[in-house]
Amino acid sequence: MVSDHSHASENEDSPQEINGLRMTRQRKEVYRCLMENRVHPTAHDVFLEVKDKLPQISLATVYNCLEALTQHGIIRQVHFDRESCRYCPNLLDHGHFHDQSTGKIHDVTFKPGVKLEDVLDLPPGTVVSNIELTLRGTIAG
Amino acid sequence: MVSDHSHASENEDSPQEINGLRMTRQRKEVYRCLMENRVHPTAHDVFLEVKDKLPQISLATVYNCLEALTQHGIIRQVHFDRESCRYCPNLLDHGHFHDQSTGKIHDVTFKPGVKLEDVLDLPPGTVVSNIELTLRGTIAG
DNA sequence: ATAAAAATAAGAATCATTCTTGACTGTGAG
DNA sequence: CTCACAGTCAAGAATGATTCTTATTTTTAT
Repeated sequence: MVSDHSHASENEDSPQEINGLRMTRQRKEVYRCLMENRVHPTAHDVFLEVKDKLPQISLATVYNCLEALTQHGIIRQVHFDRESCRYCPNLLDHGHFHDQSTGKIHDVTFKPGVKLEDVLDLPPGTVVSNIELTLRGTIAG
Repeated sequence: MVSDHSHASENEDSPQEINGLRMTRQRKEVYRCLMENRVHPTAHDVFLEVKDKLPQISLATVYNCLEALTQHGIIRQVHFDRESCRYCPNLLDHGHFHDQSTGKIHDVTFKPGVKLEDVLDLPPGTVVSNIELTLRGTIAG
């Protein structure tokens, strides 16, 4: 076992805080799950995976962690109709494409130089704080 | 009372069928509600309004009607996060802007000549069957 | 008119998500 | 070091939109 005499963290290689949010063990694992797999999991998916590391974590805690991470701008929710929310750690401007033959969800970026608001006819004075773009279809193989 | 000797409909001025969907009294009222108000109501909103005309209609029937109309390409669902679905009879390509100060939802069209798929970086072979674009924000007064 | 098919009403069931409550953990003051 | 406080967490109950089930009613075809 490692020594336990330090007043600092148990593990110096992960940050204690991100965007002002204390990174507890649970939040770290939830965030790591999103960062490492990049499969846009649902809360339940995350729950199943994180349980390997933290066997007694509860689904409610996973929801709390995802909510906290979202509120602090660390991750984003992704919605397809009214299916379970999915979560995405990619903070760049992008949309999501759901391939209905594989079930996979892919990030979709804009062509270079394109800003979505440039191609939309918005009333003057409109201030857009949030954009969500979701596509469905298939990829011909 | 009117005569009842006709084999045809009780009222000739509305179509009996749209896109192969039989337009029953309930479906007609639900559709009319969407067409006349254009406020992107939820199923419950529609229910409350249609009850004035058909007092004994049930919420489940409103859901059934909305589902049937959607399946037959007569109306579309609109989603904001995981809030209640809203419904829209505008079939042209467009997105939706939710004005957070008024709560109103506005249709958003593309600038002339722009097709959303043209400005996206999609993998070759991608066939998009459905696009949903939802924005949130405010309109400066 | 009759039988078969489609649509409806009413309420129960489902399922993702949120809420509630009590226990736990880490931190700073003394 | 010990205490008290704030922030977290676990577990299960509660919520709310939507879907399902079943029996009844309406429409269509025979």
